[in-house]
Amino acid sequence: MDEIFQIENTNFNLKHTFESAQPLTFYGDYYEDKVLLEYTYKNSIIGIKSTENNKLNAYWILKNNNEKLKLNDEVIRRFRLFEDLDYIYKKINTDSNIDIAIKKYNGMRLTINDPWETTLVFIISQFNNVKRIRGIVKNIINRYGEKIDEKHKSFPMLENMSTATKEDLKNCGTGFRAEYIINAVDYFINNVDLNKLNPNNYEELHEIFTEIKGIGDKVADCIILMGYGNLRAFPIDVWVKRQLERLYFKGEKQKVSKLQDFAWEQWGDYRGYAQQYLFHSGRNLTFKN
DNA sequence: ACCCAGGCGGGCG
DNA sequence: CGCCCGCATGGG
Repeated sequence: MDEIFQIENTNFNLKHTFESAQPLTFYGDYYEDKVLLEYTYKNSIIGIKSTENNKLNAYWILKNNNEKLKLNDEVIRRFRLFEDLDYIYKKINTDSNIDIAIKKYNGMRLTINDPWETTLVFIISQFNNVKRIRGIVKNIINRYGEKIDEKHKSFPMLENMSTATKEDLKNCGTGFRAEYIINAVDYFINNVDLNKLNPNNYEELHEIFTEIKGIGDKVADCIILMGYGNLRAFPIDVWVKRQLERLYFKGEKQKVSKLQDFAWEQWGDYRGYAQQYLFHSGRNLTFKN
């Protein structure tokens, strides 16, 4: 708690970011109309909350002394505060539909998360819903994570999960995805070092991830976007698909491949950011949370 | 009861 | 290639 990072002069809306269901391992508590965000980084815990004058403060809830990590470096990277969101908006604000979403969810940030954490979470996400995904992830953290304090466990890294069995994972609620998880753990322990991949090479990343059984185009794109921060990934899930069809194709069904081409033409190299605004606004047409 | 969820692999034509 | 089906599970 001694070190505090004041986030100023930055377009950053904590509530929209948390509710956009993109950092699926974050915890959020509401007070008044604000959100107190809490997340683990390895064996440390970081909190972010609004101050009276509507600024944001980030601080250590618990800092593991073995980590040389600087708080501001972590927060700046995690929420992409190194780039000007208004510049991104200029790049993707190509029509009135996306303009509405940008204005409504102004300050919603994409996050950059640990590659393995992102991989595991989005393997679980397939044929599933946000609420259940969060529950299953929580079970896996409880089962395989390392204890940080009385309330918190770290997100289990590959080594923590090297002996996971199908039965164990099913008990966490993973269902048929259990064998995909086991397969991915094995693959990334023995074949590919997730932390040595080039974040800027979209094609190479997509090829590597889709080679793995249990990871297809959509999950690979989520990993590339939210695990490596590559904005050229445009994950198309049911919400984004519906939203694109509704807003740009008169509600007529389109093939995913055509929607990918459309996104590339419409939003270019920043399409990943546009995707998050479409996803969040699409979901909120139906329900909150 | 029925439908759906941040999809994917496999089988078939 | 494209298309279609089954898949575990819990909430609305």
